Amino acid sequence: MRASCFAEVLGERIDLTSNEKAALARLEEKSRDIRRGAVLQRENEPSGDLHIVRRGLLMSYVLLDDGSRQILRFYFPGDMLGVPAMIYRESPETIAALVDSEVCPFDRAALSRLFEEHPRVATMILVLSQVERVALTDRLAALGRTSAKARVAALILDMRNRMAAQDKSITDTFSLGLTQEEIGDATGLTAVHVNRMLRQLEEDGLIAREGGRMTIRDQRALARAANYVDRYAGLELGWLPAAR
Amino acid sequence: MRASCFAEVLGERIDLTSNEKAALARLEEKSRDIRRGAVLQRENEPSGDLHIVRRGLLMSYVLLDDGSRQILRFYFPGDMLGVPAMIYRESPETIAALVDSEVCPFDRAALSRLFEEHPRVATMILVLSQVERVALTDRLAALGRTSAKARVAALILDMRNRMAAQDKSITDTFSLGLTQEEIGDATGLTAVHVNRMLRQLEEDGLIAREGGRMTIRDQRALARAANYVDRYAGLELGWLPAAR
DNA sequence: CGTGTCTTTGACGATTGTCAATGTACGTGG
DNA sequence: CCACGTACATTGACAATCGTCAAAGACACG
Repeated sequence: MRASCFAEVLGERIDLTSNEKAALARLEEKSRDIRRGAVLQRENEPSGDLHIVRRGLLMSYVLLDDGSRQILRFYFPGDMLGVPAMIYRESPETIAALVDSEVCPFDRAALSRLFEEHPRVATMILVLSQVERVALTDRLAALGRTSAKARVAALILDMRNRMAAQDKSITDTFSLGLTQEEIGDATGLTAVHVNRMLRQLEEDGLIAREGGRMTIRDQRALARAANYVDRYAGLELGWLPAAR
Repeated sequence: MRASCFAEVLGERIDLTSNEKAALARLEEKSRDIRRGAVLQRENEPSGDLHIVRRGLLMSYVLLDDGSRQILRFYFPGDMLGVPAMIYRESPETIAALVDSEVCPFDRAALSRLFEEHPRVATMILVLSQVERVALTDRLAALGRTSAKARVAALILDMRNRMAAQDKSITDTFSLGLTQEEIGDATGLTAVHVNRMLRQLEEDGLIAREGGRMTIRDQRALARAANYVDRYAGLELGWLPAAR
């Protein structure tokens, strides 16, 4: 088992000192298994711990008055969960596991100490929160201004790329791991229309599907259809404070 | 002129020490006027300075391949601009002034120093970035799952509340300061449909309009129509690190 | 083998977009 | 002061996208 998933994510961007690594490892001392479908944190209930994903796939979502659901974000190993909830008395969103997962809980005080003792790590946490912000604004633009087909294409590409970033064995053929209803709740569509869009993407030769697995047949065209931009490239971190 | 607009925003949440106040004032030593319609930072161009808004109203947006625009966020006095651009070599979004405005530029190194020397302020910057994140996810849910009328209602309420937070003299009658095309670009609608929705809200008795000014006639019903949640309430900041 | 979840498909309807025309306010230059 | 141009708001007719409803098929699991 790795010492710290979060440290691995940071370690891809900066060279961590052993002090920093030790501090990050303390965030992941405890760990907790969470079953597919289980809820880690529920909207409008008191905010609990923060978490780092060690294994699996989770999502955050909100429920609207009419019962419809909007999925806000998917979480992969190394991602930090519950940061928005940390600042509120009650959580603004629900976090649930899409597959059997493992998370490491820690409390706000631990994060607070990290900010005091390791300013470079603190800055990196702000940087990662901004990467997530840009991903959210990309999706905002997709929901506001692109077609259903483009939104589904963008979701497929984004999921593939985030899986591949975390598991090098992922290729153009992979298992999306989402139902069509979940794809719809993430893209602002109905499950029925998602089905139609998947079929169209298949007819256009951009993807292929069989038995729950999906193949990207024409990545270039899919990215064009999706207005896709890779937001994990092009980072500029030369200005970070010195390590401690 | 106030010493620091940003310090005022933070000061509403925590009691700042004089050291902290001095550090924040240094971010706003310089200042720059920017005219209505002028662009402060352009998408895909090298990222420049960060800014704090001292006066006026700005917005960030992205342009899509087909020429359509998605407005991501409006910025009021005391807001920090360009944080997403800071982490990239090239800016992911355009920032432009909606009215004649004044901003205070500072560079990434200044933010970096702030993180090293004032961990509590650093933590508050993360907190504010999370408030913004929650505002963005609220809008994501609005675009994905609510009707055109609800989105327009939500925009009206949000703008009013953010104006009132910054200028206590704002009442139920105020000037929105946006064209219907801008409202559409923020809500993912066309200008024509925004017009229809405004007329419907007026016919429903929720708002009144005359000569560019707008009156909220039934705030309760408007909030219900909009699924509105005030995200500046309910903050829980007892866990912040100690001040320096 | 039965049950539940998920996928697929068709028919129809509602919401929202597109196009085009007109109206209104405002500023600019003659 | 008036004519003109420009930006913005308003309205109607029509079209396209996407949602709703309903039914049937595929698949896994006990």
